[in-house]
Amino acid sequence: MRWYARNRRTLPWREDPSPYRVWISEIMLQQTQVRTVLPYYERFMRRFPDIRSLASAAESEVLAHWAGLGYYARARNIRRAALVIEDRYSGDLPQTYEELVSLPGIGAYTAGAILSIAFNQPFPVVDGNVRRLIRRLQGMRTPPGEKLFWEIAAAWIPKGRAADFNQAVMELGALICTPARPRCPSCPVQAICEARRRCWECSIPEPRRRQPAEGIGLAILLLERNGRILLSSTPAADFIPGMWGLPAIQVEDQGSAEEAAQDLARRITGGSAMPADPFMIRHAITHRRIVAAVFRADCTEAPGKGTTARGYRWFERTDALRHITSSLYRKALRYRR
DNA sequence: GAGACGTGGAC
DNA sequence: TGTCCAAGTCT
Repeated sequence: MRWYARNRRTLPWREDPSPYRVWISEIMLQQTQVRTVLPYYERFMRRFPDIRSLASAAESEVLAHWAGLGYYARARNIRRAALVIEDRYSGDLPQTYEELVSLPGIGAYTAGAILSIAFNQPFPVVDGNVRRLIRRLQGMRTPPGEKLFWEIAAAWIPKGRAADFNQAVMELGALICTPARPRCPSCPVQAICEARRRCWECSIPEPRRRQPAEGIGLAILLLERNGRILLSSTPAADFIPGMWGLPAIQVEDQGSAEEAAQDLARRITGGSAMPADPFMIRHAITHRRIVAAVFRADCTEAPGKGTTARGYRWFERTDALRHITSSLYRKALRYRR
């Protein structure tokens, strides 16, 4: 709570936490980051400053003020809820859990948020931040059932401090106990954090295990003629970006890079250059480890007229560098000579 | 408890 | 560049 008092962000719904303003902010904040919500919230509040203005507005106009925020059922629901509030609760947000969750768009989280933040009632909130914080503080490597989260969050609430406490926990999750690279050295509760103690802060939640990379063999040609470099516009594989690249071909699993390179060179130049003596480079492109053999050859005697195959062009080195967008080929060029 | 629902930011 | 994730709810 002391940390929160010093580090809380100044937010419009915090400066004036009326039930209506808290309600709208909580709906907008569902699965949406604070920074994204801010401009929408200000604009929405200017147009719909209270429940009555919202209830009497056309759905299309409410949606227009939501355009770009996503999850548009939220906008339709708050308007429907406003209508219910107008004729069932005489225009005031109800103050019991049962009544709140019965309103469209309000679930367990939002009901708890309204009751605690706007009315300071001791109801827990469990969002992504709270789940992460509970799991880390308690050292839970495997996620517990949803029920346990709610029980712990409820047990944590200090008497009479629900409003600030719930926001403090979420603020801590948003600013310090972040999903990736938590800022443990700045954390006010690091001393009582089980994950911190056991160095599990990076394994809770379980790091995304990436699918094993596929190994790929490539033969690349580095053909030069009078200081120019031969580039190809036919990609060697669909995962290599860019329009232009070095001439290259994929080497089959048991195939020989040497043969592949010479086949390719024959097709391009009609046999005037025989590349040999490759050097190897390694490169990674999403889920693929590429091992490439780069074959050099000088085409000092110009290949016969028209023998350079279609889709290939000679470029000055600086032009070539400008046209090549894949760092795989840039890597190959760096080792020239 | 899955799966749909949107969009933008971070890595 | 591909994924994950964000102050969740509803079916």
